[in-house]
Amino acid sequence: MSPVATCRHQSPTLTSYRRSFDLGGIITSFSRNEKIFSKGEQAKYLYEVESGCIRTFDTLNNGRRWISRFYLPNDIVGLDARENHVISAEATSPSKVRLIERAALMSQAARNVDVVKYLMDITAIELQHAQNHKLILLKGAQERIVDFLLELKNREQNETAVDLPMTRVDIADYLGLSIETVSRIFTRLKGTSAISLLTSRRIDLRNLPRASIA
Amino acid sequence: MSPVATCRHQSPTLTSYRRSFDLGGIITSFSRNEKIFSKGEQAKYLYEVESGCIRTFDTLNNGRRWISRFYLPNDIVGLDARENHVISAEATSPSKVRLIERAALMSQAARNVDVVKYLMDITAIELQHAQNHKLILLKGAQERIVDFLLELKNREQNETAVDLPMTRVDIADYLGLSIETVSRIFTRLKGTSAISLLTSRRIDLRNLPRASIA
DNA sequence: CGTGCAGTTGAGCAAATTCAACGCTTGTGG
DNA sequence: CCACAAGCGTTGAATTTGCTCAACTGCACG
Repeated sequence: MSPVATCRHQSPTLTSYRRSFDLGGIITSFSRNEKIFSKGEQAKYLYEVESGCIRTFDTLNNGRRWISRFYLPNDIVGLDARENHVISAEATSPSKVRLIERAALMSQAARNVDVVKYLMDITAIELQHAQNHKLILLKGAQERIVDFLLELKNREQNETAVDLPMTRVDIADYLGLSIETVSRIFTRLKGTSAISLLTSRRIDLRNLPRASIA
Repeated sequence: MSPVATCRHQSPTLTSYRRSFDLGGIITSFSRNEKIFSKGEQAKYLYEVESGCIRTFDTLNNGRRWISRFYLPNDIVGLDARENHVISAEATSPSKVRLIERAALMSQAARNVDVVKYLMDITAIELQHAQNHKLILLKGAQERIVDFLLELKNREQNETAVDLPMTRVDIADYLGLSIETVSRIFTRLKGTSAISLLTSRRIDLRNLPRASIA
């Protein structure tokens, strides 16, 4: 296919969902790189991120790791599981996570249609996110990174800079690029003043939208 | 990242779901390339494929079309929608489709937990499919096509050949490749006897699994 | 003060794209 | 019935993109 270099960013409006009822659950802390659940395990919980960042990932037969998605505060992890997890999850940075029992959730759904609607909706959002991610993977390297940064920025609306709660390796494995390419694109964007690196983990995006259109 | 050229196929066991209750709905016929629904429209139905093949797709700002997924008999189209469709759908070949009213479905779900479970499950399967598709997009061109062919073969288990109910352009837009590359890979696979083209739309896959491991 | 991890940069290379031309099939109208 | 156009598919040559391999820097932590 064509690295869709000229394609503008499509704002996906992947809003977080505000629910009107209580799902209960207990909060647990995880340190950087700590395992939350593993592929194959029985899926007992849904996990709501309170703070920090979670990555879900799988390891390919060639040993390469592939990151399915980063989950930020208010995101729900584990919707892709039916009986068992099909993917693993770890914290990319120190994180607090609310563990919600799936069984309790299902019985609550049996009594309250709002819960059904809620579950359907957040799963549909998860699905839309996956589709958006597929779309990103069709683009060229620079656009992947721009889209990624803008997606992060969407989460912290009124900030002009974003924190990257993950390493370059994580970003590479999420975007399907080599770390070298990720690094080079950052440098290139810096060169065109599209971004500026306050630190290697905090990036000012003031001029990025303009650059992404050019 | 690396086109994961050495990576073996991961059998995804994306089984179709057998439900034990009746969702009703009426069957409608669509001819090749006929529109089923468009992005932005209100999502009134879920669509169950009875025969033929449906593609869901979106058009990028650069005009290029991008196919999200092909739906074959027993697949359900439209699970990614909440209020409105976020994607368009067309028949890639003459198809029969069962239209299931979403509103009726929700009220049925309110009375029957099995329906809730069913909806959650088919949506989770849809999500797993999307993740599998993402994974395919990380691989090299030949592996994408091999995976695609094997995925089709999964649907017609006891056949040694599969029909392609879509054009090369469709395949290219689904796999994120150019049509030329798709064509070349077919030729290459033919050259190594991994496949043989009975017609350009019907392919014998007898030797493909072996080839995909090599 | 070394060791390891994260990140950056450079040179050569492999893969897939683009541009372009051409063959085959199918359907349509004279 | 034939001729021609249109769509689908294939093939070739040049180019671009991003990967691999490799070296090197800065930083944090023991």
